[in-house]
Amino acid sequence: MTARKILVTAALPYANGPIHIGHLVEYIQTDIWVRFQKLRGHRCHFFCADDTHGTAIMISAQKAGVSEKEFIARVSEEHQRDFAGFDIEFDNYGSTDSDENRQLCAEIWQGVRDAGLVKEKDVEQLFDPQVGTFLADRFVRGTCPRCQTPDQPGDNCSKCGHTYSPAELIDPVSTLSGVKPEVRSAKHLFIELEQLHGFLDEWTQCGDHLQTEVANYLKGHFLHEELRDWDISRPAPYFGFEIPGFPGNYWYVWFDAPIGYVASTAEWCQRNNEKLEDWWKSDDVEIHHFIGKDITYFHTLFWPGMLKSAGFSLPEKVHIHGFLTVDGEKMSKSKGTFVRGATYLAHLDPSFLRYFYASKLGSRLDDLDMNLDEFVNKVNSDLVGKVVNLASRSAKFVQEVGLSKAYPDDGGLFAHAAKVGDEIAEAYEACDYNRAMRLVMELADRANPYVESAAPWNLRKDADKAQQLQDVCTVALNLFRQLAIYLAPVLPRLARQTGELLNQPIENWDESKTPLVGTPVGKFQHMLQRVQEKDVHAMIEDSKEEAAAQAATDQPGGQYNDTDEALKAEPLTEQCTIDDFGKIDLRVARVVAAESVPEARKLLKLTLSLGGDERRTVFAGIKAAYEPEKLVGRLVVMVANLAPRQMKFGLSEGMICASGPGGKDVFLLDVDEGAVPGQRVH
RNA sequence: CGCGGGGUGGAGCAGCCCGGUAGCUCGCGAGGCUCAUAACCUCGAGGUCGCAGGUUCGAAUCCUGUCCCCGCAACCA
Repeated sequence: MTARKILVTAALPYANGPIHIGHLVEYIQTDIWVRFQKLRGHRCHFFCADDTHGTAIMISAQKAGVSEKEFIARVSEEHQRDFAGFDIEFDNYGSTDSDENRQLCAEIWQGVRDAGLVKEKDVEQLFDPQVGTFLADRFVRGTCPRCQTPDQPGDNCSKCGHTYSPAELIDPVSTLSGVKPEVRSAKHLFIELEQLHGFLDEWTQCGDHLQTEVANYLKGHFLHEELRDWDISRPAPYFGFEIPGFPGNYWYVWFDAPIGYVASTAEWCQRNNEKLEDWWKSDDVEIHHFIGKDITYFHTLFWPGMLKSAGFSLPEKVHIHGFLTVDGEKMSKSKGTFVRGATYLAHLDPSFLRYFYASKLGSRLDDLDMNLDEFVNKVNSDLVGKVVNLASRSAKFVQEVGLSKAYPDDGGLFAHAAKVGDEIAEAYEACDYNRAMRLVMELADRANPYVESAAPWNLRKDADKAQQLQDVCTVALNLFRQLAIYLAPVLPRLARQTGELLNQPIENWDESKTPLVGTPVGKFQHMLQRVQEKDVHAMIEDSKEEAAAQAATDQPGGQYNDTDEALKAEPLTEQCTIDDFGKIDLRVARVVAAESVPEARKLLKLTLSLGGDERRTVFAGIKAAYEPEKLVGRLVVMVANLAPRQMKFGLSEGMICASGPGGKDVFLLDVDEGAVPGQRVH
């Protein structure tokens, strides 16, 4: 096999917050691919960097009370620590705020200008006079100009779907300061992407550069009509690079971000005496980008356009993946499923997440669901129960004698697994990791019965069968080693431990084709600890606390941007007297039982205790918002003197207090600690 | 009619492109083993492949319609 030259990138994480398990889908996916290619003997390098520019970072730095430079330096350190913790190994990790990047931006910019793609236009944009900055779309909210729905984002209406520019919003409000932004006009620079339409048609639709669904998406969304000009300049103040020859204006963050891939490569080249042209302007290099589906547009239209115009190599393939959901839903801070990398590492082994993702990832952009029960289950039974178990049930029998001098007859197991290795390699190459993992586990499922029937634990009882015992363990350990090699891209630690156990480091994929014989065997020690369910729970709880703490520190700025939506939906009622209020007997009550009413769409049947023997049955319309089990034990506020009402499913003897429009958005009233059931609410 | 993906035994998925009476992992039940991190092995139960039509000798697989779920909708992987 001739060694390929492969350059791989993962999307640059924005230096505005910590790495979480959603990000890690991408970095783990990419790292596995890179490790696989390296193991296959190719010249493969993995480059990444922090994406450091833009308004959001300016704002965050201001909030943190430090300079942008200092802010991004801190975040970068944190990011790199997290990545290292998950065994994600970059050949270089840079920053888009580097000199290399500035130079490369200028070079590519020149290329784009020379190609005649740049033009100047006036743009009306909203400006926040209090904060002193122009506002990106997502920092503006207001009333939809078409359907009049209040509190809509700056780019399109979530109610009627109408798209507009922020300046068209009725009563716009800056989400940064809460003030009404001004409309200001400024000159912006645009890239006329339409000039590259023919090229992009060709590039996206032919040659397997993209997954088919992505190619279709681009065709249906953008390429079927004239491509819009791309606004790539931002007026000061902006944290980024000032555009040469256009003082007071900066490249939009999405112009300089992907160039960060090249800049990061440049840093590596300098350290390793390589030429940048050999990696970015050479036909014999394959460039592979791994990204999430949200940034498809930038990487499949703008980026190839920029590269093409400036004479750089085009990507061989852009691999696009879906998002992470946890237990079937979007990651949620309040549910504790928005787990930061660092929080994960405080509780769980990174190998587990790497394996779990690998076992779920395919080559398409489906979302990946992390069901927490499945996570525990799968990792324990596959990795500990099947794979590592092979070593742990055989290694100690041959600690003194090592592996046999010649590889014994194993009924074709090793040869079969060696052959399947080709299929596994194909699956890795195609990013079909779940298939690769399935194949590996099938092999493990063949190996364990072998050990079972050979019963080394019986052989060792008979001194005459010493050779047979050694042979059986030689087979078991070789089958184990094959698996460790196949899993090495996913589980580098396991590969290293296997190398140590058998005194032969794992360095190349093809080592799976030849059995290891005659080497000493080290003392076996556990390679992986099982996942405990309680650790997963602790991680989720920690995440909830972090989210709550974060929310608390976000508040003190005095920037509460509560909307008046709720108030408009349900206007204030007429005044009442204290006597009127006194008629309503609100009490603290404890939920002592809760069950779903199967025939009812919205109802939960709750049994509330007012202390002592006082019990009330209440039917509450909160089925969509609360799980009955989770309500048991908590304190709620109830209307205790409401006339009982006969309902279809039984007698309801009160009401519990909650706010919200209904459906999933129902929020029960809580009482502070110290309250006890039966107390009246005044 | 915005776009895309999906609905297959309790859970997660493969199979669908290239039609021929359904497969994997986990879970569950029974038994076995005791070397191994309550790990391992054997056997078994469990599915009208969302629904309705159509094409065909024959459809999970092709076509049409329909219901439901999820994601995305240019600066959050």
